[in-house]
Amino acid sequence: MGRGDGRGRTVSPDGADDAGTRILHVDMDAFYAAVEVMDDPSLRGLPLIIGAPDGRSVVSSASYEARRYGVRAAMPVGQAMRLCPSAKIVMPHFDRYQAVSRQVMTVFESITPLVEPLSVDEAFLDVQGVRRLWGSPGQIARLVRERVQAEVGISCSVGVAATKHVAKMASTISKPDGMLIVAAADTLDFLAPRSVRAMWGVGPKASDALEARGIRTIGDIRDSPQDMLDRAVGPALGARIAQLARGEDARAVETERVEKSVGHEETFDVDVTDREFLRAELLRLADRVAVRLRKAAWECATVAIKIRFDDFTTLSRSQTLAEPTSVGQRIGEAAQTLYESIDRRDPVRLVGVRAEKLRPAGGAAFALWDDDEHWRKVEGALDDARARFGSATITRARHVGRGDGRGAVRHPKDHGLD
DNA sequence: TCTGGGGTCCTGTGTCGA
DNA sequence: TCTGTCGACACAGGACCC
Repeated sequence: MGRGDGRGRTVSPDGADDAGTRILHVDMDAFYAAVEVMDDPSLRGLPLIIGAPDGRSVVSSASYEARRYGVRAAMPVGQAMRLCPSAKIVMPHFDRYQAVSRQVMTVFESITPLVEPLSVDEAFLDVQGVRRLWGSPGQIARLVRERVQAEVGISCSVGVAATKHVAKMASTISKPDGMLIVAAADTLDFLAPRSVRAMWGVGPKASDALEARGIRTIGDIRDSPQDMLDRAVGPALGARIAQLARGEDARAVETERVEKSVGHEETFDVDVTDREFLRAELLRLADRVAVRLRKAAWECATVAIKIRFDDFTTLSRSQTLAEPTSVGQRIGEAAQTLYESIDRRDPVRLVGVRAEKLRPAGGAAFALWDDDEHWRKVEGALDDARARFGSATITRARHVGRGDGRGAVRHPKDHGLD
């Protein structure tokens, strides 16, 4: 495993044992701040707060110099400025972060095809199949770090482990600019002393509920009866954390993701009571949602709205449409109808519109399969479909699912072609 | 101190049809 | 015909992640 390096992080020495590992979790260090420094080197070494300086914004990212003052992501910018008055506030440039993220992902994909982006600044890599090409997982982790630094110009931290969960915990501990290898045989010793809060999926509420029962470390979770965990955090999370605490995590690195919803929301500079204005905002947000749906060739079957009042209470309403749609006007009208069902007249600070239950556009009759194995299983059904519709109508939709294995069977009528 | 915006997943409750 | 049960589904709210 690793050792403390005197800077509050834990790093593995050269040649550390990586037996039984295959998963890398790569996490960019203070990514937004690093991109801003790369684009404007005069910012190097300064405490940086990435966020809009207006009244209601929160910190998107902060440089490590600012973090020393207690500045954290998601903190109101005003509070961050009080903690670190010398910090420089930098407006975020999300398009630029996306572009740099693509560069980084390209580096990953040149090393292994099994890359699962988790967000703009982190990804899982499965390197089991490329060991003959690049070496052991520990050697590949070093290669990743060197190449991201050399080819993109920013630093990253890497966790190497047998499972996703442990790899992610390891990269967090190794930050910034470090790497930590947890050999499979060391997994339980690595997990046992760590706080329950360090586990993926355990936030403030769940950790409070666990700690109220004296469960403070991952080792405590392992030693606790399942029914106690279930009572504390519910059966689903209870079962999951029990497995993770035992080092069990069978999740594979998934190279593609299916989006399940698309939404936009907006917090106003000043709370709003004008209902006509709010109706117009819902329509505008619905239009933005619809544009994204059409770009991706999706329709939504359900429309949901979110209203947050001045006291921060938040209501949501949703409605399943008679017909799926990607038309902004239809989504907007549904959003307005949902809004009219809310009687409360208090000032509103946020409205949001979300499209849910997404499906391929034009697909009145379609079927989806998760992977190649299932795809092959339905070959018989496909033959039937070909006989009914003609072979030209049988499509295996691209970008519809994980890998290229999720397909759709449609009739040309559904595309208005018949 | 005063809480963004993009999402996913889980839980509880109510409804409806077999 | 009436009633109870159960599963599926829709909906609302909330926790969590980056």
